[in-house]
Amino acid sequence: MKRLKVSNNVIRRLPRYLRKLDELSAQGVTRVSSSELGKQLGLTPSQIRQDFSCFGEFGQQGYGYHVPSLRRQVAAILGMDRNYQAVLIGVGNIGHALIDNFCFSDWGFHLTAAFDVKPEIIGATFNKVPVLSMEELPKYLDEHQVDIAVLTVPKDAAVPVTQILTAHGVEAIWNFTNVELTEPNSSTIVENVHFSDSLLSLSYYVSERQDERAARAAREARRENSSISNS
Amino acid sequence: MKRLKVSNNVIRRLPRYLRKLDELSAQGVTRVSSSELGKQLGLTPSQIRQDFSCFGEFGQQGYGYHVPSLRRQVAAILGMDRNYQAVLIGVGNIGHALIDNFCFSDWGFHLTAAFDVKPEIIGATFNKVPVLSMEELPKYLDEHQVDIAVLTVPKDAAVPVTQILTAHGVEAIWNFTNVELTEPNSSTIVENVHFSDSLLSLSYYVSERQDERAARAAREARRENSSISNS
DNA sequence: TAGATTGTTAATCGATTAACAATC
DNA sequence: TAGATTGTTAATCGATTAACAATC
Repeated sequence: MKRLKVSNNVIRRLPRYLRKLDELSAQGVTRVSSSELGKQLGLTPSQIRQDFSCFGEFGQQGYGYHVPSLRRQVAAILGMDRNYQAVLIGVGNIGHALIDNFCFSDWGFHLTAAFDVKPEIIGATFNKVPVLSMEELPKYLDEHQVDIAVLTVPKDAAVPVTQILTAHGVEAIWNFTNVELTEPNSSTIVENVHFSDSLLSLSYYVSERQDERAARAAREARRENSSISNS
Repeated sequence: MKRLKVSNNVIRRLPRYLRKLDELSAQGVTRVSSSELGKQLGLTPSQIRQDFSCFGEFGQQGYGYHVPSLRRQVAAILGMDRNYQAVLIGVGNIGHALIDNFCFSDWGFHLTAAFDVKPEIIGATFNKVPVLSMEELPKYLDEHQVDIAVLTVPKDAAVPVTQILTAHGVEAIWNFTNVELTEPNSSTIVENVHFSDSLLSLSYYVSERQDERAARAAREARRENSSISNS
């Protein structure tokens, strides 16, 4: 597979393509053109063709794209068929929710174990995932292939746990703590899920709309006023 | 406050600025220059000054920025002092985790109520937030100011619940379902938290590194080989 | 064959970076 | 005052869009 100078923006669009292709599949659609896909995703046909062309030639002139095979290609690009092994650290509310509800296998991942410090849940099994003691973590990492760690520990534990993970060969972290783990000289791949960043963006957009509305109302009030004084 | 043609990229950086400023405050730092801030966030000083200049003049020549007042400005830009009212729909695992652990008030939000269909939790109160019946939702929305809805319902309920919300004046949704709610003609503001998109991006980066490593190994093996045949 | 639609090259647009006068 | 650092204008870079020959 081609894999050259792919921009971050392209990479962030790939999962959206995947989701849309799954949706089309579910509707029984087997064929789609870049212009139809663009319309449904709010992107231009050009952009969609450019994006795919980073990785190869998946379409056919005069026909478009075959939904199932394009889906397979996108899944392969994302690494969904590489059977990555994951562990989860910190079985609090969010950790527990992920174990129970997030279907790792749908995305090509296998969650093999969870770790926590609370004695009352160590030894338990949630959704077929065993909860082990944090003390066993280094040994576990040494003895098993672990490709990514899901980090759902409390704030203060984020950095020390990350040190254990990287010291024992984990190179990728899916970070749910609100702590910025990305260190300048580290080679660890960190993907952040910052709830608060997301909420604050939403807050910005809501505020922007409020302000626009207020500005419009003020303009209209002024116009109203002047038309009264003119009459 | 100025608010002109602000690009999406800028808006997404604002919460990061806020987080870094809070960190500096906690360390007792009261003064910071754009170059120091840039170094710590992996951005250029130019970009940081450009970003802030969208909203006003917050610094001082020869000095830099006063951390507490810049923090206040960024918070105001994000709308954190507008006291937005929120409700949460769907008290499953993720919804419950958010109610218990996500500190809405830290970000200027007030979570006033949660809604669910499960009789066994209706009437309960989690972390001071009452759980009401889904049937009460329309009436509640009519009688209270609700600025945003946190959507943590199962997949199938996402669209019908969204229709109730928009029909009763909710204009912004923080969407935790894996369903694309953004409709072309809708004016609702939707902010998505797509766990799977995030995980798949991570998966891409891990795959990319794997591939690079394999390519390097292959190159070295070839070189090794040729040097043997040359000796 | 004619119509449709791709992959790719060129043109445009927007975002980031650099430079610098203003000034604390 | 001299040094530091801003806010802003201009230059550069990269990403998106448009155009079109190739071809199913």
